[in-house]
Amino acid sequence: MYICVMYSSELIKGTLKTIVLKLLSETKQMYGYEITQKVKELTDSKIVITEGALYPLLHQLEAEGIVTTETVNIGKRIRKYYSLTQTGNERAKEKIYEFTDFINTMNILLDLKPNVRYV
Amino acid sequence: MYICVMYSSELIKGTLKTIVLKLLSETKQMYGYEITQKVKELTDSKIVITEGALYPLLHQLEAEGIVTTETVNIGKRIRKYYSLTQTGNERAKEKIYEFTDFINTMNILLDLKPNVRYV
DNA sequence: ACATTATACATAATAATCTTATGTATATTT
DNA sequence: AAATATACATAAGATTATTATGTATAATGT
Repeated sequence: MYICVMYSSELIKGTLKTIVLKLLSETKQMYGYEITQKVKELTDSKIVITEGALYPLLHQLEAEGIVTTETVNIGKRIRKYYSLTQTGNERAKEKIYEFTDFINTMNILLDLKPNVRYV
Repeated sequence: MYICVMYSSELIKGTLKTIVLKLLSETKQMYGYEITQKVKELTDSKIVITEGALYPLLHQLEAEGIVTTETVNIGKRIRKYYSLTQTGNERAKEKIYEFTDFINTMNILLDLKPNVRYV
């Protein structure tokens, strides 16, 4: 899923969907490459999404009706924009909430404080 | 790795090693079944470790010199105690620190505040 | 006394998810 | 002109967990 400079890959597995849904819930429309760059930028290259992980996920999300796509021509290149459906918006909220709760549980397990609030 | 009542399994993948190392760094000696019960108790059954995930991991950790074992007879049953080696202790600290840092990165990505401190 | 649940280990088949590699092609920067 | 960045896609292989199965003893409930 990622080439991780900083984190062992095993640690980050399973968070890609949450990350993508979160970004799409903030920025109505994004294309794949843009998502990889945004994550890299926001995490200071600590999390780098690979295409081999991202594109199959995006296709899966589309097949599940969580996102819709719009293909745009940029010069002679194509760009495929993804945006959340209504179902996708709900899914995004659920996923983010779930992750927040998970962090809190892990904080208890690992004695880390304080807990994260869902804002 | 887990039967998760609460979290989607994908989310939790990769945290088992961190959890096990943390528990072992606090409670010098633990046996497999004990670890499963402790995690269940501490997380209110939100994370339930399955044996199919735990035992192979413990064997792997032993093969890597991160833990040593001591088999004890309890009546006619056996109990296999695991404890961290010196290398294991360092590994545990690393893993916990890595996870803390990971949570902070994810908080930035997901706009969750405040960040977790490593204590 | 008998059945069920809990304790306690272990492994193998399958599934899910990610990494790595590969492929194609255009645009921009050095 | 070459190298890097943009932009998509997929397939082989690795990793890690789930589910199922197996063995066996101890304790509890009825």
